[in-house]
Amino acid sequence: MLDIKLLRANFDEVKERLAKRGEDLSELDKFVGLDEKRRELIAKVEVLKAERNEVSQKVAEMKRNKENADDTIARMREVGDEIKTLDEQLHQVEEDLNYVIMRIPNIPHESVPVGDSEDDNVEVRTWGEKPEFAFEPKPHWEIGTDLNLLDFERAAKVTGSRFVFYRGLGARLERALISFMLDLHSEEHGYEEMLPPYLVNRTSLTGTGQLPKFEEDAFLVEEEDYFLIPTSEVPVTNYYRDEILDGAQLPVAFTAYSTNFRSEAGSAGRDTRGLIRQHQFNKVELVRFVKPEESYDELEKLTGHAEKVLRLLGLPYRVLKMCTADLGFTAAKKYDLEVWIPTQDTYREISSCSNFEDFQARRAGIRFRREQGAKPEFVHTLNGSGLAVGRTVAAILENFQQEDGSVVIPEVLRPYMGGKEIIR
RNA sequence: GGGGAAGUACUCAAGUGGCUCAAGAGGCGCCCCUGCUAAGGGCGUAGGUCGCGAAAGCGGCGCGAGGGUUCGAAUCCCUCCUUCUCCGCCA
Repeated sequence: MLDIKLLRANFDEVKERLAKRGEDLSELDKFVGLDEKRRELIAKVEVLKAERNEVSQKVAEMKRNKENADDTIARMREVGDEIKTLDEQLHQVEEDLNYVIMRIPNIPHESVPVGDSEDDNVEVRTWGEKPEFAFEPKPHWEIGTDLNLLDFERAAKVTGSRFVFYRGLGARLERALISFMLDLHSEEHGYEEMLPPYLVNRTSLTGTGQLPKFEEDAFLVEEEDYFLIPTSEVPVTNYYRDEILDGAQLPVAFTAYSTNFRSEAGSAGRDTRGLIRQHQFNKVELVRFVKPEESYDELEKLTGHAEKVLRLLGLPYRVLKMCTADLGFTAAKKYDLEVWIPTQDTYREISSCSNFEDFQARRAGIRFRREQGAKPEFVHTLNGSGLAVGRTVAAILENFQQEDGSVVIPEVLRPYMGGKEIIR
């Protein structure tokens, strides 16, 4: 959510910056009229309410003095009716205004490249050596199935498409990665580990920006009106919803493992095989609450923390700076980490690291005081995957496969795999 | 799932329709007193948000949330949420 005062004062400039995203902004034009109407109604109704407060005191006094207040009461009855009418109009206008502002995306940061599509994302750096195979490498779903690590067929029977069973060392590998990532971030990078709820309410999803625009992307438990989390960003960021933090505590950093659930509405036919696009997947997330002036340094730091995982695993990757068209609804700036997937001869997204500035904080009411008694300010929130675990498994299977069909386990994972060096 | 009880400011807490547009206490802040400490005394303490305003300031809202009744609601009514508790079920 944008600052309504900023929008009011610099409407044309904000609109121009939003236009770089290439999204439909037709709703935005309603803002000016609704905002004016709202303030007009407030001014009117507040005068009447002030009168009502004052006269009510007078009536109380008259009653105490046993005077007759019938005329005054009759007059105030009319004022009361008028207040009621105006309040109803005001509520309607505020609802309309809210509809508009909750659907306006974040303003791209000035350092974000302007672009029309994902083709305009900018490669910032690459790391690692792509593997050279003296044989025909197999896609990860074949390796996983051949080595009895993954079972897609039975998952389709038990649940449906885009689900998977992990078995044996496959399950162990997933668990090893989760532990490795959590340990790295909590012990080396200074994050506090958190294990959040996997179901959240509507207010939380609105706070982080998934609602109201993207309801069809999430799974809903209708009876309770709870949603399965699409990422632990949602519960972890909303942890401090409607709170005022002590500025001395900032930055606050959490790392959270969770299973994530996505309906993948609109991606039918894409990545239908393998671990890349499942309805249910594991992810270790990084979330930071920071002071506004530090958030862009913090974004670089956080991105580095996610990269560190790939470097320690020895997986080749690149970092992309996302262009205005590919930022997503909530981010002001975003880096994607993409890991090398040999059989697709391309890099695939394995992490997104974003600075939301105060966009989420404003929606979720997350503020801080610089010092005791200071006026509350919105924090800046950031998050990034550190990393998507299923995709990491896919990358490990493909990049470290051997001619005999076995897979070499990255050294850093071996302590988590009972000392095993190879999966065969 | 069923029955009870409760949600008031940083904390505790009084308050059953109008001098409560929230008493009191603790805590916190400032000050006084005391050589220091302890103890004591005085003053302050609703934060936040919205509107108008260049500002000073003025006004609206606020007792879990949202509605309703009323000239007037912390107080009465309805719906919902949360916590505690008893019963039932349960890993």
